Amino acid sequence: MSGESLKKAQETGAESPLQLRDLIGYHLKRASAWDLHGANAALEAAGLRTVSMSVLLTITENPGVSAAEICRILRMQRANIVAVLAELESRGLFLREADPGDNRIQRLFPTAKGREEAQHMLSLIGAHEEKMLAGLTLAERDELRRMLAIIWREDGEG
Amino acid sequence: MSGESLKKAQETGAESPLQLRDLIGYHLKRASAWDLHGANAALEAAGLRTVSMSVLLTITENPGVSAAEICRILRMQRANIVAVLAELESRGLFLREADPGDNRIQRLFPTAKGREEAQHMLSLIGAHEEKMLAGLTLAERDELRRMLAIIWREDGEG
DNA sequence: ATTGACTGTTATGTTGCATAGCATTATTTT
DNA sequence: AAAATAATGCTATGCAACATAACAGTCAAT
Repeated sequence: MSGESLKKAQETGAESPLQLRDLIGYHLKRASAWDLHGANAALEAAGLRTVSMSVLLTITENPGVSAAEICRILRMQRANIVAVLAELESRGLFLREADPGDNRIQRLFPTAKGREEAQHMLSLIGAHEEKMLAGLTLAERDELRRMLAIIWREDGEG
Repeated sequence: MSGESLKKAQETGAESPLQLRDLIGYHLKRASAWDLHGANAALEAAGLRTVSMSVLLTITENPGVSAAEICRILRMQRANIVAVLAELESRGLFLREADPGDNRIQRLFPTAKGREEAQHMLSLIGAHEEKMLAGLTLAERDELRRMLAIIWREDGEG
């Protein structure tokens, strides 16, 4: 099996996999691209993309976060969140409030409409994921989520 | 556990996960982005990117493939492989040969240098993946690879 | 009080990914 | 055989994701 061959390769010092298909990164990219296609298609009904959904969810799950904090949480650039927030704000999905103690910071709070929209998007995405993960048991999905989290949280804080 | 809560949610018909962190797609994207960072950094020594490596490996693993076939294998657009092939060709990593029976098709064959470079890149990527996957056992890595393949091969042929 | 750091923001560039169209060659249908 | 259909390699082009540099305003630290 591929596991045995890889193990043997590593033990002998020839640690490089033999084929493209042996690379986890290859499958990660293919699976992620496939997911993003489906996710953005599912969200098309809501008129938003995955990035906007992630930002909105970060606000609803952390009322009062600042834009900079969202960027740290989602690992995105401060410059790139501006347009996303402008879009969400124009739809009335969150409100900006001045921080009482720090005039640089805008605290972001979800509106009722924002919470509704977040729930709506989650249900759309949930349906998409259900289709995408049909070949995996619920236990396997948990395992997969757990392993993926291990991978990217090894980036020096996640 | 999160698996139980998800299972219960599905059984009750409230199939949408509650949090961003529950979405497999979220972790897929984060893990893939993290991998691509590291992979491209590792390949910087070779002066190529992951996309070029995938194309080169497809050639070395399938001598005589055409560009269109590579595009189908790697799920990329014919228009976008042109620059990649031009780069690989300028480095003498493969040769184009006219197809005996079809003048539209160019058959691509790796050169000796191309095979060396492919092996070199595989060892660089292997080292990168070893670091990235340090938190997973070899059995878990096989499991992960298997599950990811299930996900993206469900796209209507892989 | 000055230095340094952080926030939100604009401007800009790069890369990946997707579409449309084209000339050439093959295949299929009539 | 002729005509319609399709595939190949390719150019041009656009959009979206992602990254850098710089800015003014505000705060913190020395």
